[in-house]
Amino acid sequence: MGITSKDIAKICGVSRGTVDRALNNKPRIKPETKERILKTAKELGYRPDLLARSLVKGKTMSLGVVVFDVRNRYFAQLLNSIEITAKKKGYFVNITLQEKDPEMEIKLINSLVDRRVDGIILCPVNKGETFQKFLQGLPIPVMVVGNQIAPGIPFIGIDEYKAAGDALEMILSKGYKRIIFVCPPLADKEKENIYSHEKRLAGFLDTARKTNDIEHIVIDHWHYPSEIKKWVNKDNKKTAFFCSGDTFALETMKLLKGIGKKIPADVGIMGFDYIDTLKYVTPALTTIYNPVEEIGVKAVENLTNLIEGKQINRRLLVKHKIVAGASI
Amino acid sequence: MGITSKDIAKICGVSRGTVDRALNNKPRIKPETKERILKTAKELGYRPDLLARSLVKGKTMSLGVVVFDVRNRYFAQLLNSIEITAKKKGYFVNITLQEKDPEMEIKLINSLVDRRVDGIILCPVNKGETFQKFLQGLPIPVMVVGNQIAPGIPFIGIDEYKAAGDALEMILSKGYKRIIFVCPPLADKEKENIYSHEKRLAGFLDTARKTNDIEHIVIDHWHYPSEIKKWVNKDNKKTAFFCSGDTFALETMKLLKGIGKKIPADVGIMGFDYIDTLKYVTPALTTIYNPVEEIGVKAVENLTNLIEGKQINRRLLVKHKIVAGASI
DNA sequence: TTGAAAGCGCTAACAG
DNA sequence: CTGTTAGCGCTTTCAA
Repeated sequence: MGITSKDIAKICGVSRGTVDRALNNKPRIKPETKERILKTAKELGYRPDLLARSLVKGKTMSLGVVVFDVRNRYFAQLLNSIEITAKKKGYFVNITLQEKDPEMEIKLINSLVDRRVDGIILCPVNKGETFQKFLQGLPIPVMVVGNQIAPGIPFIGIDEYKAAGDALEMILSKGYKRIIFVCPPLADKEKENIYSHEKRLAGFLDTARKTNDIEHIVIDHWHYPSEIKKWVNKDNKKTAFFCSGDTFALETMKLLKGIGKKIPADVGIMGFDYIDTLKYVTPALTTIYNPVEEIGVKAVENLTNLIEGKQINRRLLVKHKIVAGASI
Repeated sequence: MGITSKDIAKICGVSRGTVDRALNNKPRIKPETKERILKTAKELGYRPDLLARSLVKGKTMSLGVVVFDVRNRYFAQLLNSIEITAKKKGYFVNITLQEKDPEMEIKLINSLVDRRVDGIILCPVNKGETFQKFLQGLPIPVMVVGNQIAPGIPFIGIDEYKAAGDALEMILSKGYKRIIFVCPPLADKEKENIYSHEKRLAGFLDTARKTNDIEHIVIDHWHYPSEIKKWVNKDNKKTAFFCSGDTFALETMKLLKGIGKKIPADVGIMGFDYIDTLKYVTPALTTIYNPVEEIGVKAVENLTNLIEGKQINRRLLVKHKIVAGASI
């Protein structure tokens, strides 16, 4: 196809070893020879074949990423942050989408390994011991983001439990007497890894239970709209919906507005994640900032450290914070 | 590192050629030998090194994609569609982000070529003859999406000119007398490829000019919010803002709501693209459906056809349509 | 039906 | 300073 180092060697009348020294700034080469080689390389438009280089080096300088879906705002922001950080460190990023299909996830990871990426960043949909063993058996390091798999596997995320607790306390401080935790992903508990939502639930429940005089309800299925309507029309108790994800909060808001409810006068809504879609929504949603950019940066840093054989903290928590809107 | 075909050959007491025949379903091998080889391969957890295979085959079965930014809804949807289609055809997708930096774009394309992707899907920020020559000089095919570069380069997109004209006609049919075309990207005309916006502008202008009794204005800079305010407070002429992108329309809507205007009673707004953020916005934005999923699918199909040496239509237009909302 | 040898394009090790 | 040789893991070709 293109020009190879062999061609350059022939044209310059030197060996391929010398060409390599010139092209890769290696010592033990006469300046004039080097210059001559670089010149002809440039003239011919030589470009090294990274595939061949990787084969001999045993490193591709690329990272694999496996996420659910790029249409999800959270992942979009995460990927952007990963790309930028990886680029800075000289790594290429290979993004793949598993669409919440556990088998697909395994396939993708295997494909990435076969393509010899140096490490993988994973937002897993799989869980359990088999999957853990699978990951640990891989010949390259894996960095898990969001849904923890097992203590041994390098993980980065926020303290979901505490974040949910903080959120609830904030809601309670506004005088709400009935708090409904809207968490449809709980319905997929059996077949998916929903670690983060489970932790949020636990944080919600533990905080709710130690508070007097409040009613707390959990909605754990995907036909939540009908249930929301039921609760909101039941009586005059001051009610708030705490949604385990901004998307659910936006759906809830849309629904409540649709049936003529004023927010927050009639009913409160709180979200989780602070996705950037919120920018165009009124009233502004009160939510929890999930520092996704920081997570992306740290995920790449940790992963490259692992690749280089360094030790890292196997469970890194980054700080969340409450974003005050006008919906609670 | 891992198990290689050599190891298997040694263990099974055969040559590497035979192992290859077994592993890749090639003929001229005794069934028993084949079975024995496959069995040990499985036991040892053999996985072929795709790098090595690509090196000898001269094909990587992967596609490069270069877009502005994955946080942009339009690209997010496009990428999803590309990933899914490519996967179906057995191709891997390498997504990279250029962040509207022309030099970065060139670098990324070169990197992808060096990594020997078989073809590239490109939403270009560069333009002009030099860039065209650069693309045509690449050793692999390129499929351009959105911003056309030159007639010779394979392109796919909608008929932006006609879409803008259709939109304006629809707006006029509602009795608006002053139409303001909001197109901030025009400000970057010199340094970026904004082909699609220029075509939209042309479609807008040509349609506006052949209509009597209406006033038409173009806003072609990024400090458009202040100008929007000015126009809307000027007099009582029935005014509509036609925004060359839903994001601008959402910003405009936010701004107008912020100063107490009712939409569409006081002022009309129309967007372009039908990004999925619109789902949560009230009133629903009237806009133009840019069939991004279809574009993704066709882009991959065309590119793989080019890779396989087939002929394709070098300028493929897909159909847009007007999405009726409640903002006009 | 199988083996042996060559080669993809590059880097690394050792000799000169 | 430079050349030679070997080899990364795979596929392909030709010969047996």
